[in-house]
Amino acid sequence: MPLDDRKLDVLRAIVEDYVATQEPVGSRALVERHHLRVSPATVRNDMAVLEDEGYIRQPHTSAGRVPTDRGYRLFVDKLSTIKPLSPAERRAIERFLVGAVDLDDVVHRTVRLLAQLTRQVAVVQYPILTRSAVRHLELVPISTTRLMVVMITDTGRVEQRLVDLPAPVPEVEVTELRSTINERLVGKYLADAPILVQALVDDAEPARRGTLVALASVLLETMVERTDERLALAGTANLARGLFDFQGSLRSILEALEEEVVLLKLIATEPSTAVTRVLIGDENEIEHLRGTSIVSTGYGPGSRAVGGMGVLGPTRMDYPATIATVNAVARYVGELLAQN
Amino acid sequence: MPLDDRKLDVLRAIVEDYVATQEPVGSRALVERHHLRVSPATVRNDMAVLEDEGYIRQPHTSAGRVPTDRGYRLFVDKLSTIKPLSPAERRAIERFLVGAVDLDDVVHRTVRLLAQLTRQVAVVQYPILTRSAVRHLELVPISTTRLMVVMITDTGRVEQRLVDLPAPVPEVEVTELRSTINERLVGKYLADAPILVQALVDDAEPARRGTLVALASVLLETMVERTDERLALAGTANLARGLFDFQGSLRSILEALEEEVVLLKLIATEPSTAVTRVLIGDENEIEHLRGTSIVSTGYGPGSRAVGGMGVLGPTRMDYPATIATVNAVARYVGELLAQN
DNA sequence: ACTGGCACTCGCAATCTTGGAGTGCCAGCC
DNA sequence: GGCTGGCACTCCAAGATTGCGAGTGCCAGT
Repeated sequence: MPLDDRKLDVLRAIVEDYVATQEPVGSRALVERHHLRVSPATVRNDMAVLEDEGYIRQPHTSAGRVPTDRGYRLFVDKLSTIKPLSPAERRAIERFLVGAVDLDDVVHRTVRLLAQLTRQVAVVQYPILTRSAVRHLELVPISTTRLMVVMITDTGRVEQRLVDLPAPVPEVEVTELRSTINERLVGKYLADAPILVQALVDDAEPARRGTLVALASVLLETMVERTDERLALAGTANLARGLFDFQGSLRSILEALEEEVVLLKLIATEPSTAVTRVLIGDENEIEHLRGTSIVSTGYGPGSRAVGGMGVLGPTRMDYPATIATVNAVARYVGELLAQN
Repeated sequence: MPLDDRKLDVLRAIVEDYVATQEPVGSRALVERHHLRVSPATVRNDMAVLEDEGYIRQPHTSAGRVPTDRGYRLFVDKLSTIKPLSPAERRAIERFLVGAVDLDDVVHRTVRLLAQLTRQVAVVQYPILTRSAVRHLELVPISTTRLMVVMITDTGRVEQRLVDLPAPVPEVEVTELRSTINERLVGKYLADAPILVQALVDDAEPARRGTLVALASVLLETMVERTDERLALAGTANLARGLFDFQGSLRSILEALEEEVVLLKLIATEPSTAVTRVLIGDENEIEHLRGTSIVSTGYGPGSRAVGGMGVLGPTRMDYPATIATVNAVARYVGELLAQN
């Protein structure tokens, strides 16, 4: 049965009040605070329907109503509009991120900013290597049979590896190699690296084949084989604020937060889109994080997402505000990355 | 008044029991569990003295006794012997650290290991740059007026910076510079860098002065000006275990843990010594960490400490075991760093 | 110097009581 | 048919009360 407008209004009111007060909301209070033009009794009837449909529930008989995961879902999808950021918040974002010196700094500042603005746990993934592009590649002769490869990406990451060469290579040749490689790879996405590097090997003069094969394997390792993407975390102290509902699960939440792999899965994004996603309560599949909600999005220069970021909090969070904040911060960081 | 042997025995027994049970310990239980050859009444008299002297206290009249910070201090300094590690623990340490691929990996594994073994919050500081030695310095011409400086330290850290040169420098000259610099700096501690780099500039031929000055400033920046030492954290979930006594302060503890600067102060070590330190309760000066104890030590190749590591837990922790574990892990990591 | 005994203290947990908020339902009203 | 006021009912939360037991301090006796 479709819910009429008033029932939706009631649901919205319940979500808003519950998020604000953290207490089950009753029919009388609802009518008073939101100027619904009906009596508490009417609201009660609507509530009964909403409960039948699974959008709200009673913690116990004769208590007020509380939204269910399903209720929050409907609220987020249909009933809420994203809350615009206050000027103070905009200023905070700028002030916080201006002056970051390197990638590490950007990520750290971002995650702290996010935690502070949302008053929740924030997670920021470092830019994924395979979605970055090569800005510069450097070959450094350490000895005649050892090279150091240094790669700088457009997101500011720097990676280096040592290569053991099968035979000595004169320095002139290294210089040539350097420019060849740079010609071929600079500006290219690392996701395309395997093909490009293979082509490099295939096109090489036979005499240089050996050197290039050694180099290629290390290049690939540098560019794609790194699966352990890192992330930064902040605001765990905020978990202890709403101590009331987390209670015993606080421990397992903290445990889950230390499992980087788990977290990565949650905030991972598709490369192309930068859509904001909201996982509510049991929608997320991590056992220990049941009962928490996650708002996450991608960020990167332009519309390309090179990493994810998000916040984690109780299901009864202020979704409109949180979504707005996460979006704003992600957009701002994206611009920052595009600039330099 | 000096405490006689039996009173010290009583104090030791109280500490051990309280650490084990987390409950105030009474005179009867004490006599039963530790085969003290006296009656409960006698123990009570001893307890009264210990309480007068401030080593133990009663949470409330007619409850058992609990050690005070002062009591723990005496226990740690005089009454306990460091508990030898179990073979299982030794094996765990080796298994955990073997196979670490780079410095980042070593630090991460170490901190998790420490958290797991002690079941407390673990902190590991990355090797301090100024206490490392130069293993290799590389100059890479990016263009005729730009160089990339790459430095590798003996602790495995890699740092790189770009230098803008005042005038074009031919590649031959770069090669010469590279060997000169390496001759002068390889094997030297970064703490000595300022003097050595200055000497380098002073000794240079006037024609090269400009280049060297530019280079020197960047070198110094790379070598010493980085004050923001990083650290890794693990085991915060363990805080939620003993929920009982942390209670309201959990939040502020988590907050303090996110303040890296604060933590660094706590586990920072003198460069030369690698003494294990124990801070008990209010002995530590961080407001929010009152009521927690910290066991920390330095680690590094040989007897030189390049960084600190430690664990943080409730004042009623198992000091002998914790101290032993922290020491063992630090020693092992030191060996690991010395090897490669 | 140590011990057994005894009166006393006091926190804790269990039980009970009470007040109030909120519901569901019904009969009446528009 | 949808809305409303009224009413009986439910049940949690917060206080008050109580009994129990662990533990103490002290004293007299060995």
